[in-house]
Amino acid sequence: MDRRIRKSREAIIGAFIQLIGEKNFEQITINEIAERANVSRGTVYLHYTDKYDLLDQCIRTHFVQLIDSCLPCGEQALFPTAESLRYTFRYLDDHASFYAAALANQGVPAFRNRLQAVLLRGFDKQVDMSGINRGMEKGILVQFLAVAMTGMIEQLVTRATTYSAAELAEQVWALMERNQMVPQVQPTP
Amino acid sequence: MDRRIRKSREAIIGAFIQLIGEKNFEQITINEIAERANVSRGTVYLHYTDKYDLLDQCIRTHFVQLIDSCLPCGEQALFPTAESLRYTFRYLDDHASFYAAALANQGVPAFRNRLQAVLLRGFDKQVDMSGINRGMEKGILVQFLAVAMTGMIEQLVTRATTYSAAELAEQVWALMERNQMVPQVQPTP
DNA sequence: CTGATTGTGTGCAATACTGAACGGATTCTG
DNA sequence: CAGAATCCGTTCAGTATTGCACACAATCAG
Repeated sequence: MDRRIRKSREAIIGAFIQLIGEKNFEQITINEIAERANVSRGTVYLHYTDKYDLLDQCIRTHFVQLIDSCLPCGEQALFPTAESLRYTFRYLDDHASFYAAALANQGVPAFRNRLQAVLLRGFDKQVDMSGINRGMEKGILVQFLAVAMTGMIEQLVTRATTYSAAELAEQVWALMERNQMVPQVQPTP
Repeated sequence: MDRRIRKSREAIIGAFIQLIGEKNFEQITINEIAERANVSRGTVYLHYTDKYDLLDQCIRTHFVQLIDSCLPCGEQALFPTAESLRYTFRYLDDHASFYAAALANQGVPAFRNRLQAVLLRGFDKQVDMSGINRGMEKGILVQFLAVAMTGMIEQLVTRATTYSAAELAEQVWALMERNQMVPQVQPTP
């Protein structure tokens, strides 16, 4: 891709994320975004039809990154590991400014639901791949986990917890094991 | 000026100053500069004939800034004040990375001399404006001060002293008074 | 209400940037 | 030494960006 396109998009997205962290999405203007990105206003319209499109693409990009962060081990592992979970939480920690702003009360409407939906699809696929229901109603289990995980993420990115990303990852990993979402450790007889 | 030109120049200068701080000027390549600036190699040649021109323009810009920093009080003051001197040292402190790199042993050849020359011209003008020689050979006094000030600047920007920019400014101001380079304070009789 | 201000989305010609190519110089590397 | 690799400085056609213009909508202050 042309270097100019990359630079412009990065600048625009960066400015947008900054602004999201500073004020309500509705009162962000294209002028502000262009100014902050040090880019002509026309350039913004060249890449995005309006600020809703910009928001949408921004969210999509982050969700792709998030999903990607769940299996970074060269595709060799089909299931998350303690290691990959640490990596995911590390990613969330690094991008906390965006996720926190989007999740905030007056942040991006329905963002929490979209995040939850992404997590739900992830868990759903995971259960399908494992093949075993293990005595639980699948829909309930998956819903349960998606909601819980969304909450954990919110705690992390809004700095509402004193636990570090690594500590949180460790705790959540234990919960995943307890809920039989990952290959079980054999209890020593 | 076209926004693209501003952005490109800033990126190139920024990359160049970074590199100056990392390695010998001679072994810096145009490729590196372009890469670091996230700019096409051709763009560098669009603004600078070669790296020597880039260096030259970079030095010129900094010297203009430096001179500018000496009288920031809206041109109302003809002579430096304790306040303006603090401002100047603050400026040097903020741009220490460049000045230190340029002054370094294997930094920019003859940079120290050019800096000294700038300071010399400044002091010379200052003595002329004051109109009074006060019993000193002007050339000697000015030379003396320019050399001394260059040394002070080097101390500051290379972090060779534990004194802060403000402390240094205060001390140097006292020396300026002692050498009758500024309007004298009346000794209380 | 009215005029002023600010934002939106679109269109346009001018232009700065890009990437690729090239020949030639210099420097590694075996 | 020979060949590979890197850098230089230039050219060029294609493209993204710019700044300005416009008409229109929304918001706001008097």
